[in-house]
Amino acid sequence: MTGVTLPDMSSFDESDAFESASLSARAMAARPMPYLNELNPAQREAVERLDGPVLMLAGAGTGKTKALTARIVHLLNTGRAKPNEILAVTFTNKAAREMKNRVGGMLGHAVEGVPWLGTFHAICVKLLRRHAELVNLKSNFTILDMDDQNRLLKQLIVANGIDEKRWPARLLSSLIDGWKNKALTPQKLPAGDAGAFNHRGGELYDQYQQRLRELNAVDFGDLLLHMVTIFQEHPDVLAQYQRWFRYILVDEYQDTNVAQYLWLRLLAGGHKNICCVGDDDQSIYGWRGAEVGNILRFEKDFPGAHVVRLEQNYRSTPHILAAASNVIRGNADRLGKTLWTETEEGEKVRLIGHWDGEEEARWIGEEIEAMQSGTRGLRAMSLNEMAILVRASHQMRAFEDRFLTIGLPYRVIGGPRFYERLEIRDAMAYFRLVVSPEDDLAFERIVNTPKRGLGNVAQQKIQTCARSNGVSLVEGARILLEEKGLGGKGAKELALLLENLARWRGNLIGPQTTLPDDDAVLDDGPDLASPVFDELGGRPTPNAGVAAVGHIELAEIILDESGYTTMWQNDKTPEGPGRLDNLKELVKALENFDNLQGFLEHVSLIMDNESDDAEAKVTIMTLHGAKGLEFPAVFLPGWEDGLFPSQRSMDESGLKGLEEERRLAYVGITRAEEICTISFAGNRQVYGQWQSQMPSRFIDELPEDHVDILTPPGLYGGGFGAASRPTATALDERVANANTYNSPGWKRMQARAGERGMSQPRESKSSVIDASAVSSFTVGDRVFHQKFGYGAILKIEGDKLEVAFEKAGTKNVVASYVTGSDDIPF
DNA sequence: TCCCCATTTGTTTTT
DNA sequence: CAAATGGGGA
Repeated sequence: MTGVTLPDMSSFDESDAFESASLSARAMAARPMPYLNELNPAQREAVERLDGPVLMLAGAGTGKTKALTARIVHLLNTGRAKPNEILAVTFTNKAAREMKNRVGGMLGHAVEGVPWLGTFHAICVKLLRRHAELVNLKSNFTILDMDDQNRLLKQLIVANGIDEKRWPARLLSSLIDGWKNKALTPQKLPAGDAGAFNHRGGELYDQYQQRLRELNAVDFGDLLLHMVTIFQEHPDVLAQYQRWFRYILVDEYQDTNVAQYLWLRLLAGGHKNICCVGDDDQSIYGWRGAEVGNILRFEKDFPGAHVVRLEQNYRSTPHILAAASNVIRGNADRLGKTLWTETEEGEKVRLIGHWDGEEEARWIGEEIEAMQSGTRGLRAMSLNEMAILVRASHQMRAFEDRFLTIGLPYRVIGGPRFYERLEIRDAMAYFRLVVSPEDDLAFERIVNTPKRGLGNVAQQKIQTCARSNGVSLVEGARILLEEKGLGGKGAKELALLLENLARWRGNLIGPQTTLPDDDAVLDDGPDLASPVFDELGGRPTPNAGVAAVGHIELAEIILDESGYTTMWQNDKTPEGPGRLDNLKELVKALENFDNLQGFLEHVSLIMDNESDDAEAKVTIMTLHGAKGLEFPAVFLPGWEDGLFPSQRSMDESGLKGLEEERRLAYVGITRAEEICTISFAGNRQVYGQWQSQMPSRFIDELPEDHVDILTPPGLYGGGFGAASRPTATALDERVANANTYNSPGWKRMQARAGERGMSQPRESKSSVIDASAVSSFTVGDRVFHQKFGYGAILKIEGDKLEVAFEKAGTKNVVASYVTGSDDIPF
């Protein structure tokens, strides 16, 4: 069925399949190794100690990526491993991409690349496709995103007669994610956990896993969970991979969760050639199940582990480094590192307070423009060299608004993602359904989009029919039509849809839902490493010539014939045109793939949207998103208690949460190379309400000697008091108490906030009548309503009024929507 | 069945 | 203040 035959895994071990690679590896052994000379002693040690367990403790900016990359190159150059015998795990796809490029660059010649370099998830997909049957899945399983996951859970909750209001699907979904992060299958779930979610958690989890199996689908957590299960229950399979992956490298080890940890430990169990790189101070994914403990106990897990510390920082100025170090020392339980640098003094960290968030955005905008033109007295910087790092994505809007009005080019990373947009998800659902007709979730999503007269009732019928026949919804719909269980417009439209789906499917190229018998889809031929396909899944399709239409045309046809494009063309909301543009972009993105299947897989895993356009732009992103990146100039706005550190984090995880927030602060500061500007605002709009804000307790932890307090005219607030600076010991004490509310800076700010009357409720349209006014209504009052006009109150029930309108008749309205007619202006 | 608008809800962070 | 949801009217 497939044209290309590649060696499968079993032949791999002993085989000649990669003879050519092996030859070139040997040939490489003789090559000079100039990259070694560019490393400092610690880095060099981490690179050259190839065998046995190695833990590289690499502080921020100490060149860990360089070391990691050099290590891969060294493994290849010394002939120690062939490219495909190296397993390298990164945290993000972006990091994987970068490392691939750097390996190529360092080798100085074209290589086929390191095929097993990717995120845990990407690698697990490849593995799981091979062994899907061991966990009762088919190799062409679909990967659900969170939206699908939630909808599925919602269905289950409702089916179990649980009130979805009180027990929302989102909660269950996060519980299940948590369990999966800990590698807990429903069977292994401790009784305490199973009792969560109104005593039904374990049960629902079990049902959910079962349902996923029926749908031949997995969610994100399953990718790892299933592989761990497979490794645990099939020693032969595990042994095969232990032999295959002779060297293992792991980046961002501090962010691995239990499942990932188990996965690694199993794989490295044989040879123990594992090198983990991480920085406990940069562990910021605890909320996602990451266990800092993994890095802390590495030496116990791998006795005789060699620990290398990278402490020379090449990124930031001493001031920036000092600020970061002083903040992070407030955390207990650190492995402890002493970062040092030889770079020049540079600017102190700058701290500034503002009246409100708007002013903060305005000031930063001006500052960016000044820095861009060099009027700051510093070198002129490109916008590409500047970034604004926020705690939560909703903070981005203020900057977008401001930059839009002043025409400052910016790029948002990690905002609302392309593939999460409604129209893209709809389009993708069509594609999914064409690729796998059994994808019930996709079917549900698009049966009635665009409107086909198939509402709740009709859909219910399809569901019932499918269920009673034990088939997919598409098939169920077909049977339903056959049995004439549906009439009218809906029936006709449904028939047309099914017909279309079948026809589109006929035009599909590439491997379809039938299983590839020789694993050609999964294996890694050289092309997997080509730039176009470097993520995964986008493998050139064998026998591509068979089909009449290319997949790009097919996609266009699908969107066209389904009426989906038309639907948006007829849409009169302002978003319409933008949505059509997005659809065009989606089709364009297909160009990088050879078939729809590959594309769908890509999308399900690659959630970072790269937009590397030529124009220089300021980057706006979250602190989490900034990990691993660096910028000459960094702005850190919103350092206010409750926002950063986030109230929720502290409420939910207490001191642990606060410490994670502090690490986030550390990550933020250490992103800066030359200039780091921290700011806070005294007032901020939260949920549309004005709230007065306290400066972040982290501000009190900044070392005064390394901080410049900027005081532009009209500035409100201003950080710590100059005279009453806490000494280092006082600081230690405060930190130990984990309570900075007593610091001088704190009190000072509080006093200022009060005296300036910082919280000033603002009038808003919807509060023309507030709660007190509501009670002032009396039956018989004449009132005015925006839509219905004038009327008289017939009845009052709490805040609900029954009003007889003169033109619109009698309506029930909420009191806040009407005005007493006396209050009406003009 | 669909559309509109009133009402509720939510904001960390993401592979 | 949004976006998402849900109820009522056409």
